[in-house]
Amino acid sequence: MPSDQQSSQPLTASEEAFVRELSRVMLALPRAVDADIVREAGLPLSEYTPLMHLSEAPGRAMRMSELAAACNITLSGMTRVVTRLEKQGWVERTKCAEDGRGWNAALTDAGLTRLEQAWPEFLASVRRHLVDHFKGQDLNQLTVALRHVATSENQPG
Amino acid sequence: MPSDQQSSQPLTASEEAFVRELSRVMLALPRAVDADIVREAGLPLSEYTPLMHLSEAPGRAMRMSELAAACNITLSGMTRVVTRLEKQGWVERTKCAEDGRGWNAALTDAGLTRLEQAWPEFLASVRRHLVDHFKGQDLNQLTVALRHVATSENQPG
DNA sequence: CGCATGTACTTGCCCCGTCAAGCAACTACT
DNA sequence: AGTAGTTGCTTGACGGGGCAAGTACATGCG
Repeated sequence: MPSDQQSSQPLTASEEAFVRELSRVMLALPRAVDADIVREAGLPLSEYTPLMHLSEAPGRAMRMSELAAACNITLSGMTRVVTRLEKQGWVERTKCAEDGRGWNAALTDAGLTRLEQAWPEFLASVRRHLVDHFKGQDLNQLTVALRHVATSENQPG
Repeated sequence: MPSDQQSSQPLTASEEAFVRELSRVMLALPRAVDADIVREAGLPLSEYTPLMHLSEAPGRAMRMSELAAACNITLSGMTRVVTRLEKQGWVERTKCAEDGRGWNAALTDAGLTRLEQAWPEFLASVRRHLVDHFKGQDLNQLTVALRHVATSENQPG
């Protein structure tokens, strides 16, 4: 690989267009989906996402740090989200048995109900805004590429 | 198309994986690129982007609302960004000749220089984090899909 | 055992961007 | 021309999330 030489070449027209369109989507899509589920289900994406992950976890509970990682926000951000969720009664904090420093965020029955109410609108919104536009495409191939993107970002360059 | 029936079907496994991986990328990628150019060039993405658009505009100037639209943020958000840029001397506000209510944000020479300093790192970062992972893919097809996503988001549903 | 180092979470401070409201200037209608 | 309504931008209040520092517990090493 002719390393550095190559990274200072401008992007091709196709690459450029791709980058710009993706930038646009990265800003607009979350806002659109968030607006939909806030309007239709009264639950912002920032709260929907952790509820979803919790509902899939064994025992409907996860350590704070796991949950933060799953939702791709920092632990400190997750502290605040869980505080909000706890106030509304969707989640409870329980001390972690194996590690005195750790806490589990556990989904309550009320939280699960709330999630189930919001789920159809979330699904519809994601279909409408995103999935439907990728009909003829090889999603698996795309997903692999995205996975590489997501993992490469951990080591800054 | 069997419309509504379909939108309440759960996603297929491929769709689900795609949505989740994209969500991850949408959060992580901007942070990664931002961190890179802040570290290497001292310019956050939120300021790089408007400078870039201005540099490409005729006369290196754009109306506030155009610039906001180009950067996919609200006009009020752009007011604040431009205020920051102005303080640093990269941009000047000039009254719009044709419309007394309007203002142009104009890139200064210093701003252009600043942008040119940051550009290589931006380019390298975008290549490293994003473009390089899409080597064998049909970017044009992808870009078209993304464009549909971006435009569909304007009409909420 | 006792101290140094490391890890899990929380909190304070701050940046960024949104929304709603306000102001100025343009447009249309009479 | 005068007034009503609209548009372009700014401002105030606010929420979300990041980073760095603080706290509480855990672990390793003398």
